[in-house]
Amino acid sequence: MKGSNLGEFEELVMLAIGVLYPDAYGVAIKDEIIARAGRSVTLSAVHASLHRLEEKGFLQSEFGEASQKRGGKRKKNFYITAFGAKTLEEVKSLREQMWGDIGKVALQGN
Amino acid sequence: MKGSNLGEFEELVMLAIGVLYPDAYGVAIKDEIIARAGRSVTLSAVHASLHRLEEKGFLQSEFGEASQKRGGKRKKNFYITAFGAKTLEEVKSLREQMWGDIGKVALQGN
DNA sequence: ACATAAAATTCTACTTTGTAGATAAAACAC
DNA sequence: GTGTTTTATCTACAAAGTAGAATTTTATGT
Repeated sequence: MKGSNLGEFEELVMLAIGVLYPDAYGVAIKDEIIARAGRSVTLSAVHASLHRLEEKGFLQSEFGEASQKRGGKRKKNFYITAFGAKTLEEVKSLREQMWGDIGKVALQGN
Repeated sequence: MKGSNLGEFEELVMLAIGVLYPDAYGVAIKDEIIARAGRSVTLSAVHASLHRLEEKGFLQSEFGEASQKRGGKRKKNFYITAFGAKTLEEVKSLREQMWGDIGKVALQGN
């Protein structure tokens, strides 16, 4: 009974899009996540995620103009929808509340 | 090449354990998440997650004492390990940084 | 124009997480 | 013992995460 939830990586992708706005496309998103999270990410992982996020209505996309660079396909730029922003803020708020209710001792495990 | 990452639901479970410390066991965790996130959660979903989190070293567990004049199996109480706490704080910090770099406009999509 | 290289997206296949429902175990009351 | 309550475990499948290969589109050199 789900498909309305935001996976861990999906959330990272959304945040990267927010940071890169309005120039968020596959490669840039991949590089942004690698730089920020310091973890290896493949382009196909990002694209699979982007596709699912768009299907769920969290994102929207449009092809950009042909660039002045060496060659290559047109970039597909992604934007966060109002629904996506709302969802993103909800999970943020939930975590903040929970963190606020966590005592120091709870994190001192061995 | 992974098994060292924290899934979306897994993170929620960890936070709930932090909040409930030192009385975090299956049922209580399930109820805490339902109350906080307002989403339906089954006990088996929580236990599957707990099991995986323990395997990954994020959690530790021990069976509680019996005889609280109650009935039922002994509770299995979960605690966050130092490694788990570190991981939890890392993802928190990463998201905070990204949120800090997101412009207002980026979230005003249609 | 044609061949080649570059930049990007899409496809295919597999692993790990997420989810639900059914089953089993342990403690209590009688 | 039998039955009831509370909890954990098992089985099976769907969704999200991941990697590598293949494909498409655009630009440049000749």
